[in-house]
Amino acid sequence: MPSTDANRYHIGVPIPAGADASGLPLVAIAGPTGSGKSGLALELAAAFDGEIVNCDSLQVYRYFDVGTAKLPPAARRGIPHHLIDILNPDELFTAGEYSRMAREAMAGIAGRGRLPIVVGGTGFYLRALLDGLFEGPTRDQSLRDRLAVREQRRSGSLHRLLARFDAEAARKIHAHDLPKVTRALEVCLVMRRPVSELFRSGRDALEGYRTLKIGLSPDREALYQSLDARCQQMFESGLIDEVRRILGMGFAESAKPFESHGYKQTLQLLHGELTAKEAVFYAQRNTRHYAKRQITWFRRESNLVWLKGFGDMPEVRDAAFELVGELTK
RNA sequence: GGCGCGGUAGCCAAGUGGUAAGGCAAAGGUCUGCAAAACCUUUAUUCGUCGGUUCGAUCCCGACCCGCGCCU
Repeated sequence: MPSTDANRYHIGVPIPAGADASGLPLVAIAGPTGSGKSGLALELAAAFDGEIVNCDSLQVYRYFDVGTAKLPPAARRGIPHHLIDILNPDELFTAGEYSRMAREAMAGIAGRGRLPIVVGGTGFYLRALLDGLFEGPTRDQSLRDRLAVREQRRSGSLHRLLARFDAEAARKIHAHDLPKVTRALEVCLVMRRPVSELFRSGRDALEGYRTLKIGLSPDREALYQSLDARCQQMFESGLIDEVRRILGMGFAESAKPFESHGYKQTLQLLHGELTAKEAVFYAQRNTRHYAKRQITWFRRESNLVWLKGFGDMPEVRDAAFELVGELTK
């Protein structure tokens, strides 16, 4: 990487040196929900001949539109959006599958000589895509079912079991964090080797691209206020009807996307477990919690250029254009 | 005016003559195949105010202030 790049500053942040100067340009836009990622991505795509690859774990689902703040097709300005509406609500999806599909989509875009722009708030998916995952087994539902029964009989037994197979993993994963304990155990059992050992053999990182990672960082107070307003707006303009419609299509309330903020509360509202006011209140609160967790996640993201403000602010837009301009020149 | 009840963190709230549970919110953090998930950490030198009793009071006593209710 030319050393000159490392010395340029944008809103006080140095441009990170890319990993592969000879690779194809790739842009990733991260940031908390409601920070203006989609809008900025659209502008960048329009200006730099790009196509968008969704990196949001819920926008992959069909019919979940208003509650996921999905950009309506009419607003996409003819720019191709990939990995949106690719699953039915009752289908399971994982970071591994996301990574494979996103890489495929990006290869297609680059093959057309266009710029792939990955956009979304699911940090785990972004990491799986860019840094890769370890070479582990996929989900084994029947094994997981058996483990769940065991845990139910004796609370804490899974973590103790993990300690026997992989003391290091057991130390790192809190005993109460059942999903992670389960996965670690699943890996140990299926591979007959400790997860920690498998982790050490590395991840299948993305290659062949020089990646520019942009993170949007609006003022916290302003973000929370705008999220509260957006959430309220969702309830007033179609969220409830959307949920009724999805249910009417025959999808069960146990479908994964119904667990997410907004949808969960709408279901409770429909059941009379919450008043309209409470539903909005809890949806807003969970959305704020989510935004906070996203901020925590992306703070750790390596080589990410933070732009202070919302994606629709002129300064942010200009800075992003300059960064992408340099990347693609 | 009298009587009763109550005043504990941003909010809800437990509590005991021996040095302030818990929940929510907030902040910080973790994350290698369900991640809008799951999980972890931190947060009252202080209990309306002022006195008194006591080795020691948030807890007992008195006065006052505030809120609610009832009575006149």
